[in-house]
Amino acid sequence: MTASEPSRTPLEGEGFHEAARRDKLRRLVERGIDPWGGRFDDRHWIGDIRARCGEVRLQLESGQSLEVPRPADDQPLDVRQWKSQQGPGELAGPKVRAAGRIVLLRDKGKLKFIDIQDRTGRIQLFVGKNQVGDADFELADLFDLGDIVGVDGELRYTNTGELTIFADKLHFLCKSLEPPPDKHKGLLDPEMRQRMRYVDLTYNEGVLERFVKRTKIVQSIRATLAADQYYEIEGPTLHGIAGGAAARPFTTHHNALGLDLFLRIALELHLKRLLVGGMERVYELGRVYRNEGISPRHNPEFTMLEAYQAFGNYETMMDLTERLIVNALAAIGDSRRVAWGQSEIDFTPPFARLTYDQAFREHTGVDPADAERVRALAERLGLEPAGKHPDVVKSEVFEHEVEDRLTGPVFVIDYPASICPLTKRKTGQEQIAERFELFIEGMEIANAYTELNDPDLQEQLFQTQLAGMPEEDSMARMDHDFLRALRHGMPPAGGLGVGIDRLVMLLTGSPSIRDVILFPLLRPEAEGA
RNA sequence: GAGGGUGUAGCUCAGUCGGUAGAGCAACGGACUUUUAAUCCGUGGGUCCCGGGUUCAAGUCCCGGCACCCUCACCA
Repeated sequence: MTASEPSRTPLEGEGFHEAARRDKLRRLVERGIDPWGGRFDDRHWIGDIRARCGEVRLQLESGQSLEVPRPADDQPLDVRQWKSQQGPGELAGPKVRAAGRIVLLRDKGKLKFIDIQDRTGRIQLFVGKNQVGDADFELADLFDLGDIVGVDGELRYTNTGELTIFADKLHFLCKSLEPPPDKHKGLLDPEMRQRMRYVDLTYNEGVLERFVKRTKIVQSIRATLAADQYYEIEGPTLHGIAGGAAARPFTTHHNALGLDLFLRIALELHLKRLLVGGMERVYELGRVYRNEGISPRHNPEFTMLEAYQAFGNYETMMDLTERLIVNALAAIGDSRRVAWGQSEIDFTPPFARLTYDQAFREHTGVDPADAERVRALAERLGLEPAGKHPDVVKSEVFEHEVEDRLTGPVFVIDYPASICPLTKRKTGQEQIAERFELFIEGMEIANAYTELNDPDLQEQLFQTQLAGMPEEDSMARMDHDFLRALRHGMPPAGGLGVGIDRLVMLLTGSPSIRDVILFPLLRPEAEGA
């Protein structure tokens, strides 16, 4: 808690829901119980309990079950022998210990049914006054939805066939002072789901599962790169010159050095310095910051993978891209097909490959080599091509007319060289750059080059780029140290960038980038909210 | 930045033609030892996003603002 955090006294500023919970908090303390709990060892995870009873059916909404993790302090739980001879409510089951948040509570006289939830699933507790004794039953009277409790008990089935922990002993682990959302609909307001992601994760079905998939995807990417002998590095996020991409940076300032700085917009230029330094295969998987608009596909900070491989080229990186995606998919399930809106994405490799000019012709019906007809098309689309380089006009038409229609997955390869300032030209075809972009469902997922390592050509291309830049982007400057690095000699290399958030969107069937970013940027909450 | 939509109880949502602010869940009190969105009886709970205006009267109509969602632009 920081000093700016809103503070509330128990007597004012709270609703009646919180007042009722604070009253129970007081009564817990009176009973000598710490309402904030403490260490609770040797518990079983609920999903593990269910798995060993053949009941991993809580993660059923996606048709897939999550891998059930086991705690390090796992206790053996042998249900085979027990289950074969038990009828409903008869023989005593194995002893289990579980902990979780209370998500449903049913009072029935001297009986309570309590559903608790941990990160692996939900299970019902049976709390009978005669079974747990008066003290624990009175303790259970002070339970609210949202509290976190632990239980020791016997695992058995109820008369209605529900796998249930029949409590012997209850443990209070944490009081919740805020009322939870609707117990079945959850929290639906998209704004509040983003502001209170903790509530979204706890009470909305599929949210935790989606973010767990994100961590598995990221783990898988690291594993794939490690298997290819890549080194993971951490470059600087504070840049004196925000280079490596065409985007407006955030500005900041270092007080002691009296230095204006930018948050990085790309990882590229420092990774290439490391190729010069002999690291040969390097990547960074990290956050970049772009001071641009917000949309269902854009967040001002997002996660990017950039990987560089000495002695490779863009085809090396195309193969790598395919493996990264196929392995990530395997890490979250065994299907090559993912539902996307009304349709389905088929990730079965190899992905289609199409040259830039082929894609252009196919989706516009215009010959990309016919600059006049391309310009006429741009006019019809309202793109104002007057005074622009023919390749820039072609590129704008491509973005406007072609990208949306590339459902893919499809690698678009061989771009016009003049729009690729960091890319090596094709031998003998100086107007073509060895670049590909991977498009899926109209989104650009990956962008890769055979990296330009000619320092003189690089300097010349930077200069051309800077000359064409509008005033507002004039903070972009020549990165002389990067050029000096190139002059020391960067091995020929392939380089790849992957938008991790967008990849996670596609692999999890999430239509908005805010569904796969835990805390997307929002305006501050209104005063008094 | 432009256009469209939404904003009512803790949550999910109704609210007619401008005429006393509603429901379900949650909360509070009570009954119930195998419930499953438990059920039953009872009670409390509102800055109708904010600020103006019109009107005898505004959740409702008008103007301005704020936040979020969607589309577009910048961008990946």
